[in-house]
Amino acid sequence: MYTKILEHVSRYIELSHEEKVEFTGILIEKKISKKQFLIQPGDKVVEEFYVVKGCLKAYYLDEMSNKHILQFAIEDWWISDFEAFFNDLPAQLHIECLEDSVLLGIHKDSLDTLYERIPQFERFFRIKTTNAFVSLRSRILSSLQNNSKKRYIEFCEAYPNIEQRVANYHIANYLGIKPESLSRIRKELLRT
Amino acid sequence: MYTKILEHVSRYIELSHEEKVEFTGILIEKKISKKQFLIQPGDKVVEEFYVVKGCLKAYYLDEMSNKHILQFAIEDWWISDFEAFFNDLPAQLHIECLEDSVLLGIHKDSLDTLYERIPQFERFFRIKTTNAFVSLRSRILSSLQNNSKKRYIEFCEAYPNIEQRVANYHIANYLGIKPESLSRIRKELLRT
DNA sequence: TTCCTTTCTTAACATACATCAATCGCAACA
DNA sequence: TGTTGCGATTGATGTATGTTAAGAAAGGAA
Repeated sequence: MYTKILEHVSRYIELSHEEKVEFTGILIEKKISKKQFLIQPGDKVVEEFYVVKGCLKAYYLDEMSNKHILQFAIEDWWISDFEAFFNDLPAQLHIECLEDSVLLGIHKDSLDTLYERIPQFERFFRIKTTNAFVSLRSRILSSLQNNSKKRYIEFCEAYPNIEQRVANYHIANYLGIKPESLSRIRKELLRT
Repeated sequence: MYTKILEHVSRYIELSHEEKVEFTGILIEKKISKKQFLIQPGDKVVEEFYVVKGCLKAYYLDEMSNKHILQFAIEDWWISDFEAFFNDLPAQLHIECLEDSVLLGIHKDSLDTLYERIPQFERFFRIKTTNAFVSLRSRILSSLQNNSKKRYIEFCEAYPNIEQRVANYHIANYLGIKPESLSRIRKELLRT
């Protein structure tokens, strides 16, 4: 159960056996099935989640009920409503399971204690946040720089696995275009 | 010289007098005049900068020489090519002064030492990075959700000072539209 | 001030994407 | 087996933004 997350953490910091035990001790296993919600708007967000298995999407629903996908998460990714989590605000996002999933949650309070007891984890989460920051930045750059076709190609290259696993209208959503437009783009790409 | 940055840091962590002295000891003052570049593509990025005074823009130039502004920075903001800085990569961004500016730089090595000696700074920079992350996230959300007119209004509300200080074509750039389109939007807003 | 450069605005036309509506393909299942 | 429902596709049309080009306005330098 904990093998994957320990490998994941060990990619960034070195931990003794005791520290690993302490770390895994605070993790909360969560199984959640397809179409269920992990988080809904208004929820108090006290956990962030590591994906052991499965696939989820985080999206925002605007006043017109248009869905805007901010993030997909598959194995080895982290997901939460980070804004709500970090700033103690009520959730704004829906986080929904696209496949039956197994997650490991860390409670905000446990995390604060963890930082006190094993300061290396400050570093670990700083690095994770930095990486997330960088990938958001390249997403903005891509949206400023590329048309939809290029962004779709980029998406397929960056997330080849997700592309097989989620419906096209989810991808369209993530790219900020309509499913009809994505369909036309895909058609055009087939011809070439 | 150091008053502003110490106030800034103290908003997030508490420091003793000695720690403040140690911190300010590693800061490198940098004066740079309008139209000068702080960073250019290919540069080794070993510093991040706190803006004491002035105004800068960070942008990416694509193959077609189109400029894409990722960030403005005015007083009390941090700026660098963070991707390059954090991951030891050559710079991809241009960072250019829009007004004569005074900056305080922190060298990457000094920062690592600082983390060892005053672990609170791990926390400080984690929080800063988190905030930056959240603001990028809302920028993506805004680009998925809003048309250009709404995003321009949002921009004006979020950065009323910057709006007075930088040229419209910079703002158009940041919003991902052409100056002509921004001009149309501004005209339309005047009528209402 | 006057000149010159930069920035902003306007207009005509082109293009990408959205919208709306119909249809198709396919899997779930009674 | 046929029916149902969801997602994908297609076509016709509308709208926002891009493109190109010209001129107006603003700001700086001599």
